[in-house]
Amino acid sequence: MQPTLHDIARETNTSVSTVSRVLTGGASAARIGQATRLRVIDAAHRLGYRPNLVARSLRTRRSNTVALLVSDIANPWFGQMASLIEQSLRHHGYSLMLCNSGEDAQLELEHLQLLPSKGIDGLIVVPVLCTKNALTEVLPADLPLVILDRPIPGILASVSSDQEQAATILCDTLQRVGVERIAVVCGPQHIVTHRRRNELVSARFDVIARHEGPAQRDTGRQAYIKFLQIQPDAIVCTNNYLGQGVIDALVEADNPPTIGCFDEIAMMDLLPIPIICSVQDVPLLAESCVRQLLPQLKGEEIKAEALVLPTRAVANRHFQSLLLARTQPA
Amino acid sequence: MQPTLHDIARETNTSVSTVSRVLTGGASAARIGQATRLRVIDAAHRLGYRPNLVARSLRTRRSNTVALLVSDIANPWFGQMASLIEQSLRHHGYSLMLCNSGEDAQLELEHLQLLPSKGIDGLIVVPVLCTKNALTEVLPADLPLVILDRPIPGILASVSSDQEQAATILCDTLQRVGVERIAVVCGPQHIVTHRRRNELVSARFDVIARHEGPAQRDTGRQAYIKFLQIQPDAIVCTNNYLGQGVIDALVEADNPPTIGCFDEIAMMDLLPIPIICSVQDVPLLAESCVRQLLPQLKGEEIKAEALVLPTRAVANRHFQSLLLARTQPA
DNA sequence: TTGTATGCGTTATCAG
DNA sequence: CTGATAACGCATACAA
Repeated sequence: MQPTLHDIARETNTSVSTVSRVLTGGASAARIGQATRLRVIDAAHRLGYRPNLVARSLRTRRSNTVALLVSDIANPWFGQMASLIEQSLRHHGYSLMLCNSGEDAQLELEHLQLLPSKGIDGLIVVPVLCTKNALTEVLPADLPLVILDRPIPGILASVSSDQEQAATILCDTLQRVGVERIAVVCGPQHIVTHRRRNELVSARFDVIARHEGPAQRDTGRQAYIKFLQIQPDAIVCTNNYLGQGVIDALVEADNPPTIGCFDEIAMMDLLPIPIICSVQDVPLLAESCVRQLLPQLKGEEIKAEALVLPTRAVANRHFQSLLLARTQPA
Repeated sequence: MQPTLHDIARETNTSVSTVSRVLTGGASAARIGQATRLRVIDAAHRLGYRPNLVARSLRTRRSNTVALLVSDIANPWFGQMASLIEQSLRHHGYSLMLCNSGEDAQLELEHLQLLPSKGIDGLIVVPVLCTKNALTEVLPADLPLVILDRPIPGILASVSSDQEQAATILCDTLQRVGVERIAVVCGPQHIVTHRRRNELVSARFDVIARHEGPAQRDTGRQAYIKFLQIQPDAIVCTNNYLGQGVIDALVEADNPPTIGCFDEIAMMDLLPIPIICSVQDVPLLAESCVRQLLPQLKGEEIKAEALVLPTRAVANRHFQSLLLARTQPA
């Protein structure tokens, strides 16, 4: 059984409050006699005292913990994001509680219902399905909240990338190499990023085929098989996971299409196909996210503006040579 | 302010204990008058009551939460693992609290110190540096614990892959294509998987160069640059992240080496270099992990055997044609 | 400078 | 069947 303040008090012939004051070590710790203080500290050390954070949290209504609810922790993009957010929060004295909704709306709801009663100080969420109403209904109004990656109309504290700009640079670059007819593989349309990317790209090209499914590698694989007959100039994927799936299935192709993808494709320079990605600035997203949350945690009623960050286009070698061949026709 | 049992009691002209009994809805709920029960349930619904899990946890000493402390959540391998463990635990009525040590021993220690006092029921940890002594010192003896991926001598509840077998199939396959002189890029030697893989591979081949560093992509990149002059037959990487880094840097190579890698390399069939991987069964690891934890959570004193699972070799197309050329010399 | 008393929201024990 | 009452471990207002 873990020792409590009570044990230390008994051990040192003091009272619980004295021990508490010494050990929480704030302003009140200074007002404690040097002798007793040392005695308490020593005893705490000897007994291996660790404050019961549950009790403390119940009493103070603070836990120095913020939860991050991501939509799919198996997706490396969110893994990187989580890692960066955790680091940033830690430097500000908060620890992160990472949760996963697995792109499942039902599960997301359960998490949103449960998390506030777990005594978190704040919440960052990558929403799957929830609207502003759903959120405000299930979440305490005073819970510090930041929406990440998938902005929700009416919620100001949010950080995301500029999908319009992302699609524009992606499409522009694709057009520069002569792409006209494309196939699109996209994630679920109820997710704003997938829907928006799909819409924006569809407005720019002649979409001769489309495949929609869960934002998993397998969806990409299936899509490619479906596209096999059609011979599109390019396949555009609404996220990295789908892109990976398409490329995975591409092995047999003798005349592989160009790949346009939102977010990064790993090792793409070595892949023998033209790839152009519109990549988000993950570290900046993470940092901005924390920056939006902190003032809320401190109770400052700063009206956070919904933050929308630019993306940049990254082409692999094969795509670059395509570009070169276009701009400098022999 | 969230409504409490007290509020509902007042609203329904009952007592806190009655409300509690109704709402926890176990055996004691049955022994409550139908009338008052409905009244209570209705009021709870109306007021939007949510049990305060912190208070409950303090009182019952149970939280139905287990923590998973991974060494690097940015590594997709752990992301997938975390996702699977979360699913499995959820089906058994537990929710997962995911934490990250970022391969940092100091941070790991802090987590290990803090987590138990956060009221978790159990802990799964991918250890970075901690020994059995370090663990037993900082963790309550009665905390259900499972070691994942990196077994610690003396701790029985652990699940990992058979490094010896993994190295054997990797080396065997490499030798079948005539590899003799290799370069090794490995993660920190204080991590048992990296150390062991390095040792085992080194015992089988003539290692003409070695590069050690953090298990990050960048280490792989740097390693390749360092190896540029030496022209090894193959480069062996002690995990997927390092492998990705090496491949990333491989672009300029006119005569690229074979890659041998522990864990999976995404999209490897399309990569124009021979790759052979020794991949672990992640779903099985995850499930086994939970299976080791559950009896501990239920207080059953089942002596868990340290579980060691086999891996399998997966070669990409290029590697397969190398094999073919060897076995069927024209 | 220190101790006493109270309460955070729940559950559990014990009466009635 | 139901209601007081006492913890769980900690922090703090109030006394001393």
